[in-house]
Amino acid sequence: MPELPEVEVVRAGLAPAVHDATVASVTVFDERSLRRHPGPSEDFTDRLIGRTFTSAMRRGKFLWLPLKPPPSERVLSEIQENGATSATDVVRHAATADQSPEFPTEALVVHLGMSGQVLLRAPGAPDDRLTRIRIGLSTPAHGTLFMNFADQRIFGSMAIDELVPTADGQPGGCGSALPLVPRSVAHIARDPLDPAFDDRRFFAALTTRRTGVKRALLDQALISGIGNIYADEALWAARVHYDQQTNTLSRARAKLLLAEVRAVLAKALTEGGTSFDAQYVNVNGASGYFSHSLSAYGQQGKPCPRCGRPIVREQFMNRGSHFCPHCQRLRVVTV
DNA sequence: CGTTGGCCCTGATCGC
DNA sequence: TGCGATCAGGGCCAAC
Repeated sequence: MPELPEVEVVRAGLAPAVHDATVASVTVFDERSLRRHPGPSEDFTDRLIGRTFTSAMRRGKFLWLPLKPPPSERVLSEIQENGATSATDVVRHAATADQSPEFPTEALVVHLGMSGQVLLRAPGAPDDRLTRIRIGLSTPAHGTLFMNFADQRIFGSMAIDELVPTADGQPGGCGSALPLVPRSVAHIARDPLDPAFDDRRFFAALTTRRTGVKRALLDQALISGIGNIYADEALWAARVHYDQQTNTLSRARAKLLLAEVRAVLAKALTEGGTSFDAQYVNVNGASGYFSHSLSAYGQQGKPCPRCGRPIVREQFMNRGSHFCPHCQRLRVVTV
């Protein structure tokens, strides 16, 4: 259930380790984790070996590591003349010989899905359970590291994808000023913590749409980064029923809801992300969650922290919706 | 075209 | 002790 705060914790933990790190090895244990990769696992491996990451970026729940352009033909022939003993050698050589300031053109795209984890491990560390892909890194800051992608339910994935310019010219996401985004992430809206998030456009969409507000909050093409947990939390904080039609929300209520979305995400972010049943583990492998401070999600039967009446759980959109029937009433409005 | 329902996927947990 | 049933839900796509 990693949502924006959890993915951001992973991104922030990954960033210093992957900066200028070169891929020395790739092991794919389960090809299903490459479902979103356009090609066989050999293609994934071949395109990654010897490449160097520049940074770690995130938009909503999507994470990506831009790749420096591969060495030019000229550099490759130089290497052939001088000899190289490893892929790391090749890229080291390329970095010094090929001073091209080119933008990255592709990236390793990571989505954690329901249960994905990215774990950084030193050589010789015990295997992480359910590791589907292991990427060996040669890093300037930490020497050799392994980046393990573990995923129980295999809803998550890794893929290499082309980077395309952002529509608004703003940075593609959090973590770098690079105004690029993977093609497969381009349709994902900016998240509400992104400085380039367009509030007015969001409000306008709410008045246009004919759907329930929780469905809208979970629509990553409208606003990204929110999952089932923080949707329930933000709706509880704003006292809005999950199935309230978006076009019946007053502008003031919509503004309050967006503010509560931001507050809930920011709070979780400062506490290191929320995690349940050890499904979510941060980049170092430590579980970081603060489920005790959840007001609605998973609190069915417990008293509403605001009014004391029991929180109720209902099925909605094939997931659980937790809310206070007293504080969050469905308002039927004639428009 | 906007909206909606269904499907993917497996380990942990629970009850008998 | 063993085993089957149940549960978790993000993202995508077909269908309406």
